[in-house]
Amino acid sequence: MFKSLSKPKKRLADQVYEQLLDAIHQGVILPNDQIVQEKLAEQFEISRTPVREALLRLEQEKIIEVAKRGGFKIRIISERETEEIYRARAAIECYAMRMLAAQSTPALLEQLRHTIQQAENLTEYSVKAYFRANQTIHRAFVVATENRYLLEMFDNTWNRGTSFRLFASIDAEAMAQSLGGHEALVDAIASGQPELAFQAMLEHIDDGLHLQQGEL
Amino acid sequence: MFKSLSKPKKRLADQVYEQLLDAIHQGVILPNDQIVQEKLAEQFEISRTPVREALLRLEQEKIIEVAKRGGFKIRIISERETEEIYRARAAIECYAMRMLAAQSTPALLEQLRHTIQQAENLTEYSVKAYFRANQTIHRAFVVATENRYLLEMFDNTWNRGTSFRLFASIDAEAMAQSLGGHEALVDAIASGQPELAFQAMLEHIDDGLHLQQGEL
DNA sequence: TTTTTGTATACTGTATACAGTATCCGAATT
DNA sequence: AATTCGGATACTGTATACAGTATACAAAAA
Repeated sequence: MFKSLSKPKKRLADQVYEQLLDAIHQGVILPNDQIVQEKLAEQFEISRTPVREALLRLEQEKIIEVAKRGGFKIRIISERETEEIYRARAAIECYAMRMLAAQSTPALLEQLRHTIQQAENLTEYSVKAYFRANQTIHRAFVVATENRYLLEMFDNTWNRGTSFRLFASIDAEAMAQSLGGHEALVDAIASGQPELAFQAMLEHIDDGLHLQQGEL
Repeated sequence: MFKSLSKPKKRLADQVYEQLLDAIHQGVILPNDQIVQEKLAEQFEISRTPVREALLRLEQEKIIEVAKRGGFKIRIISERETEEIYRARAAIECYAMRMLAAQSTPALLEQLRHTIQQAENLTEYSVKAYFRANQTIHRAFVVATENRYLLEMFDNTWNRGTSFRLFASIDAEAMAQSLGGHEALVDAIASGQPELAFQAMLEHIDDGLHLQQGEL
């Protein structure tokens, strides 16, 4: 009869967290920008407390770090670290592939193919758009395992590699080619052979790393 | 000449976090216990703010959750979830095994064997002691990869589901036997065959799951 | 010029205050 | 006896206040 009046009951801190993460991903906040609690609080028109809680979380996730004058700034990821991230990704995503190959069903394959086609249909040709599509597709594999821990690790890992997604100057053609390689992953799952599926994803991820490192 | 006076510069929130996590692992705080900010603040003899920050982090890590009267309580993990945790562990630790097998050196093997022997040499024969030894050993494999992201995922995963409480009902003999199986993992690494190392760890972890589920 | 030193400034971290909301409980009602 | 209802209670979430510390900068000393 009546509309529910109960609020989504979301903490301000969580909303701030999401907005800040987005701002970092979108390049609204840049490395070397000084991130200050009071400044943000003013912009959000709230007190410092929830802002602080959001920043604390971002710091804990190693996305930002304490800066010179006390404030925070975006943490820059070294090349060495980027490689570590890619290995972590491999651990998660390749294992997911194994799981999927071991319990492959036509419905699963269909769904994955659908997601891929949907995501590959870019409306805009930018590095940003490429990353978004790529992430959507890769995430779909992990989602399909129905394992919330794997998914959480996936999200955490992907949220971190932020700096490079903005500055990477990837050749458009190479980008499109890499994006097109995802169907083959589904084929690997369809084979029903875990080790084959594993290897397919491993090579795909390594390709991505090389792509980013400009070692075409 | 003089002793440094600079404090370890640790936030109270972090110290509270550590102590609470420990209390949960040790069974000092039990499920259904009501966890209240003000109560804790009083016990720690600090204000509510840092306590709140620590609780927020524990909640974010899904270790605690909001309880009835507003406070928090330990989150209980379903059997389904336990399995998911074990799959997540497998993803991390089995991949680590692969990496180690691919770059195995005598020094590495030596170090792992040393850690294992050290840890197996229990000073106390309790479930808690077995649990700790087991964790130390498994962690050593991940540490050896020198990948901080893998290690972080390992720690997060273990902090959550693998509270010793879950092992409370496990037969001591079975546990001792499981503890002895770790040398074989090093042998698998020594073989230099990634897939073999992978499989060895996978089976070992699955054994652990069955042990915990009482399906001996 | 370079180095030292004092002081202002920009921040954080912690404490405290306050308002709001879900739960509980006991008395009133059926 | 079961249900409803009002108020007390137990908490949280957010705002504010305050003290402390690292940096920056300008003036003094070398």
